[in-house]
Amino acid sequence: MAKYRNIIDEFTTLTKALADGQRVRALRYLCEGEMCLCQLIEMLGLAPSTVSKHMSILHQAGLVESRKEGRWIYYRLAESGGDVKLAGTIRWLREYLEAELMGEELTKLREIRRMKRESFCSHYQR
Amino acid sequence: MAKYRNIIDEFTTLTKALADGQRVRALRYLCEGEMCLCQLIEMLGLAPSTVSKHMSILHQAGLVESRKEGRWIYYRLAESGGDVKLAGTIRWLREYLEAELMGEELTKLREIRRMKRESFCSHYQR
DNA sequence: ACGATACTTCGCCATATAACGAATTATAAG
DNA sequence: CTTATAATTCGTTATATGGCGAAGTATCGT
Repeated sequence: MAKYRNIIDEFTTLTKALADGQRVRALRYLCEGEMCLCQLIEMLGLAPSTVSKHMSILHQAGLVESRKEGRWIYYRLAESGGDVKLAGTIRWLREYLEAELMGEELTKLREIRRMKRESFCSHYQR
Repeated sequence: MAKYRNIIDEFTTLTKALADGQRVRALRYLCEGEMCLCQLIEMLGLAPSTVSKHMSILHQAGLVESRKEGRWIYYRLAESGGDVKLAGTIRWLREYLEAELMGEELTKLREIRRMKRESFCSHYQR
């Protein structure tokens, strides 16, 4: 996570990142484990460029980490030690959201997460 | 706190309320105890109508409570039991912000908080 | 080398939000 | 009753943000 001049800037970088429903949906999915961008695109039902921007905002805020594997970029909730305050934020986030995933949305998430890249990623252009 | 259709709406009502530097400054001041609106106006250096709107947003999100005493409305961080998730949010908020108040800003806050309404409130119109 | 796939960057547009001042309401003081 | 103070509501304006598609970059498969 970047350095900030003061605690307010640092804090509002986090809260602004969390102040959008689509980004929160993405984070809730990531509570279940890492996902590549095209899986998130499918779950969110938004344009690739939009989801990419959302994930970039979450990444800049330090809330998610990513790894590249071939053509795919996998995102996961940030876990890496170091920052105590960030860790507290992620804990709060998980406690708030984790229990409440259900219905069709959960079914779809499981389905998409089960599919490997070979069988899934290829039909997301709309 | 109001009822929400789903957890995402509930959560983003909180995070949107927290996604503004001036509102976070106000909350940080309230970590030190209750304050009336005109004290917050003085600390924030914004127009009365603007601060009133900010406090109304924080109140709607359930983050602050208020009590009326004569002409004054006193705001405080929400403490009232009941909602476990809200309590967790306030705890997270306090842990994040509480330690970091210092310098001129702290001096000014103490000064304003020490003044009673008789001696203070009367010169905030600008 | 070439085309396809995964993702990012950019520019545009629509909507949301923060700020102010003017007008209004409520309470206290003279 | 009239004036002053504390706070709210409303209308306006400037800026921020979320959405998209088009174009660009990177990597893989053939």
